[in-house]
Amino acid sequence: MQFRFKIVKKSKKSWARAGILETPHGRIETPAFVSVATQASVKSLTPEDLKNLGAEIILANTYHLYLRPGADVIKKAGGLHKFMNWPGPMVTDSGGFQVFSLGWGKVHQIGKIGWFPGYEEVRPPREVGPLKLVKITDDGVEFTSHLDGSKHIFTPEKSIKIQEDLGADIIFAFDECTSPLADYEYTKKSLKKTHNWALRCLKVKKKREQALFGIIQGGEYKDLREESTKFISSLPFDGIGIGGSLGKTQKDMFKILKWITPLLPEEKPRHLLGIGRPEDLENCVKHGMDLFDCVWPTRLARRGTLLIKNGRLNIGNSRYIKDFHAIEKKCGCYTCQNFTRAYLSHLFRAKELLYYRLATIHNLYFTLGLMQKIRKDILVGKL
RNA sequence: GGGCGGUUGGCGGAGCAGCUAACGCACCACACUGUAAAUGUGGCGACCUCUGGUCUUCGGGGGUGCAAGUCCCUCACCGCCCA
Repeated sequence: MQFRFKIVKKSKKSWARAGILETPHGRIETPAFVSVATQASVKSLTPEDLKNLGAEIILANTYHLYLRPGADVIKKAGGLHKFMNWPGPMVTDSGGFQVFSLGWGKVHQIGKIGWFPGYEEVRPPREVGPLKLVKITDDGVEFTSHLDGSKHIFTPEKSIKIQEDLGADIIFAFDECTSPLADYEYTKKSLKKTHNWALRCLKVKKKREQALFGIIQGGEYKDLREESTKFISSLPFDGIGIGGSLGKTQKDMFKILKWITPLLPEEKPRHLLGIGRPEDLENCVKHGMDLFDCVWPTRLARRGTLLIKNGRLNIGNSRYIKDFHAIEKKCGCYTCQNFTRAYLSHLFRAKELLYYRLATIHNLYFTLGLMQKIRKDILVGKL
C-alpha cells in the first residue's frame, strides 16, 4: 500500500474533515491521535496494549533513537516496525522539536505553548544565544547529547537519512521549533532557515515508500505564518505539519490556525504537531486539522493526572485513598473495568510499575475515544 | 553497681555557642501540549489583622553566658562494655 490521503467527508459547519490515510503499514481514519513513542515505546505499554486501545498510529523520535540505540542498530533490526514489533503506521519526528526543547525551552523552562507571568520581557537574542545543549547555525544544529554530553551535528540531510534508516511511514522535515518567547526578528530569521531546510529535506529524500511532511513555522506572527503556509504548501510534500509556537494560550492557538487553514491545500493531510489536550482536540479539528500527536495523555498519566469527562483527577490526592469507584464510571477501558481509584492511588503512592501502565491505558483510551467521537460527529454532520 | 556513647520536627539525619535547625524520606497541593521528564515547583511547629507579622521548639529540670540544640549540673530513657 502506498501513501494516500482521501477525504471522506467535509463539514459544512467548519473546516473539519474526516478522511482515510493509507500507508505501507496500514490505513488510519482521520482525524486521528498519534500516540507518542519517543524512544520506540509508548511508555509502559506493549504494542498489544496499543492495539487493544484502538491506537492506529504512533510517533517515535529521530533524535532519541539516533542517540540510543543508534539508527544503525534499528536499520540492522529491519527498521523501527520490526525493532519494536509495531506492525502499524508510524511517524518519526525529525529532531526539530529538540532544537527547541533542549535549547530555548530548557533555558527558559518553558513549553511550546506555555507562558508564565514575568516572562514578557525575556526574549531570546537575535543571534545564537547562550543555549546549553544546542547550537543553531544556518547549516544545521549541533546538539550536546542530554545523555552523555557528546556532540552531534544534525542537518536536514542527516535527519532525513536517519529517518530513512528508521523507516517510519511518515517522516518530518527538519525544522526549528520556535519558542513562545521568540520575538519577531528571531522568528523571521528562524523561518528562513526552516524553509531552506525544507528544500534540502525534499532534495535528499530518496525512499518512495515514506511520506515526507513539511513543517509550517512562523510563531505567533501573522505575516510569517501566512508566508510559511504558502511556502510549505507550494512544495511537493506529502502532508503538512503545523509546528512551532502556537502562542501563549489556547486562544492564541486558534487565532493562529485561523490564519493558516484557509491557505492550506485541501488534499494534503495536516498534522498539528504536539497538540493533544482533550480540551484542544475538537476545536483544532474544526480548524481543519487531521492528525495530532501529544505526550499529554501519557505524561500526565504517569504523573498522577487522570483524564475524566469533566476535567482531570489527580490520583495522588489524599481523597482517593479510600475511593472504591472506578476512575470514571462509564469508561470502557481495561483499567476502569477492573480497578478502583483506591487501588490506583495505592499503586501511585507506592510507585508500583503497574500504576504507570494502568494510568496510561486510561488516559490514552480517553483521548483515542474522544477522537473517535469527533470523527463520528463529522461523519453525521454534527461537527 | 561502674565506665563510655547517645536522645534534634511523622521517620532518618546535619548542626556542637551567635543570623532562617541543613538535607533526605514520608505527607499536602499545584504544574505539565512534535518526552531532557515514573519529572518539576511550592508547602510541611502554632497562631494572627496572612505579599507580612507574633510566638514556640532540639528527652525533663536547673545553671553559666550579652547570647545555649550546642557548655556545666542533675534526672529519665536507649545502646555498648566491665563487674
